[in-house]
Amino acid sequence: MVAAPDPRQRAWARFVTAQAMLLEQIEAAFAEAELPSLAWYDVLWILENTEHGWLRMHDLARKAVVSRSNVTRLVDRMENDGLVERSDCPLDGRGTVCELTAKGRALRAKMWPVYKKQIDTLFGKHLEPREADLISTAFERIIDSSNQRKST
Amino acid sequence: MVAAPDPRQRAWARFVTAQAMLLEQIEAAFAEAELPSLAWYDVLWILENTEHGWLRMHDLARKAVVSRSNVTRLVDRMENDGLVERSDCPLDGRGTVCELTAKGRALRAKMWPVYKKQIDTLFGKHLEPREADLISTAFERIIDSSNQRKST
DNA sequence: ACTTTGTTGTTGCATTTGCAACTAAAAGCG
DNA sequence: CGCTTTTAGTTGCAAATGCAACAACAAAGT
Repeated sequence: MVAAPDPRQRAWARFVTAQAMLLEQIEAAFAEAELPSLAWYDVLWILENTEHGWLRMHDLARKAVVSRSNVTRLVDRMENDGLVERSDCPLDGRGTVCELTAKGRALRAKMWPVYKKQIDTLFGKHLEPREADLISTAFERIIDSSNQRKST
Repeated sequence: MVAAPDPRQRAWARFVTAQAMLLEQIEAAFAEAELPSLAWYDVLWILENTEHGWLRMHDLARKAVVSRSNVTRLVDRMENDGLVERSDCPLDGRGTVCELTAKGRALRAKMWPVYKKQIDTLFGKHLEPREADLISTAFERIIDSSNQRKST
């Protein structure tokens, strides 16, 4: 990698590279522990942190930042494993709601220590709390702006 | 998204979400301009910023942070489009070197303004130079540590 | 009411991607 | 030298992913 002249472009380049490298290692750690992929974890975590414990497919797709078709197959596989359950949305005849099962909850709890260990050693370890806060707020601005772009 | 208690874990969560959202929009911008994907850009950029203008497949894979098999097919497709050229490595009978062609160089130049515009509006715009520098150095530490892990 | 427009979720299809197995060649070692 | 082990690149196969098209329903406009 050659250093880009502009500090923001350099930050971008490292942002992308770092994430690719870390995700690779995190996936490897999950596989090593014979656990599902990060995509599954994300879905489980999103559902668990939802007010009513369920979410419509479309909202799940947006929160997980994947395409609708992808979330359909993702939920297909997870439902097949008994981690989530689909049911018709009572308020909207088109809708389908996806709900976490006890088994799904248990799997997420089992995956978290593995995930946490990777986050800590690969990422958190190299950041002062002050830096972590700065990164948090900066990326929050970026995410918010991106979300606004969508509603436009 | 629920705010994680630990600042580093929150930073991680936003790091992942932000990148997924931005990559999605960048890919959309390339597609809109009828240009290849970011993966191709990365390969072109890496080759262009190499001392001799070429790289061995294995090193290309490491720099682009993709699997060896993936880089094989990636280069297959790009070679098919005349953007790169393969040749045997003179120093190592197993090796293959991948070299950028003039056409590949031209394509990268054509893709850059599209990419730059997205980086600026989606990412750089929301960062002070000071913050960009902090992110650069922080992620550099993370990348270096990850690379060391590999050589161990 | 009814026609038009938009939204939701799923599917067919093509593309991308990784893992494991393989071949060929280098490197290490007695 | 021979023999084993490691490394480089490719391939078969399976899994994941996105786009475009579709059906079902909702919402909006007249």
